[in-house]
Amino acid sequence: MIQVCARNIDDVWFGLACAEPQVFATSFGKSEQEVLGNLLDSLPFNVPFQVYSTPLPFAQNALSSLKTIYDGEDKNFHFTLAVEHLPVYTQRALKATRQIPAGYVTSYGSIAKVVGGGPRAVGNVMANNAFAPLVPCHRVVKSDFTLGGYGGGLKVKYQLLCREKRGFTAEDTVDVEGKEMSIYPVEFALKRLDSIFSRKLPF
DNA sequence: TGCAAACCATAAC
DNA sequence: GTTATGGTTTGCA
Repeated sequence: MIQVCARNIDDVWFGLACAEPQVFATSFGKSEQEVLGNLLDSLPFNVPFQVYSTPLPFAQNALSSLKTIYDGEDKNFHFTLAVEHLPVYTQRALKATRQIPAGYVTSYGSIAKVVGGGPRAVGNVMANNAFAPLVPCHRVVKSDFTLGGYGGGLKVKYQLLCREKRGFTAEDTVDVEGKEMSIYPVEFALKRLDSIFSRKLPF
């Protein structure tokens, strides 16, 4: 039985669908309804679930971990994500996305380079990411370092990235299935935005 | 800058 | 099977 629950922390709703020790979906947003809706949309077709008003300890712990990530802190969580029901390509793209450390971003194209397929296919996977912000799809931007899109809204994506500033200055790479994927300081993207909208952001 | 065409996995018909 | 749909990219005027 999958446990579905949501909790408000510092005025943000965080949601989780899990069956200890597996996490089936995560979500966050500004209303409980929005978050629960996202979770239910992400659940595999006909698995039984139950909505809990008071989350069990495992869920409580996972929910506060989401809040930690939301705040831009960089603890290493090792949750087991339930992805078997997803297409293989989707699994690989999500896995690559998980390798992007806080403080860095990469592009849809860079991910495509290591997992195959094309940039738009990667964009599709991000758009359907059932594990935000646990799988940090907010760290994936366009090749010109503008933001691209975000399910929760561009403002949210921008704010998440701002909190993850680490002061890195150089391009780097991470290992994804034996291949090197390029990553870039998040500042590259933030500065790019500043230069385009020297005063006002478009949101 | 702006626009058109190529790109590619999925979901929906 | 086929078509439609993107959180893209690249090239060219």
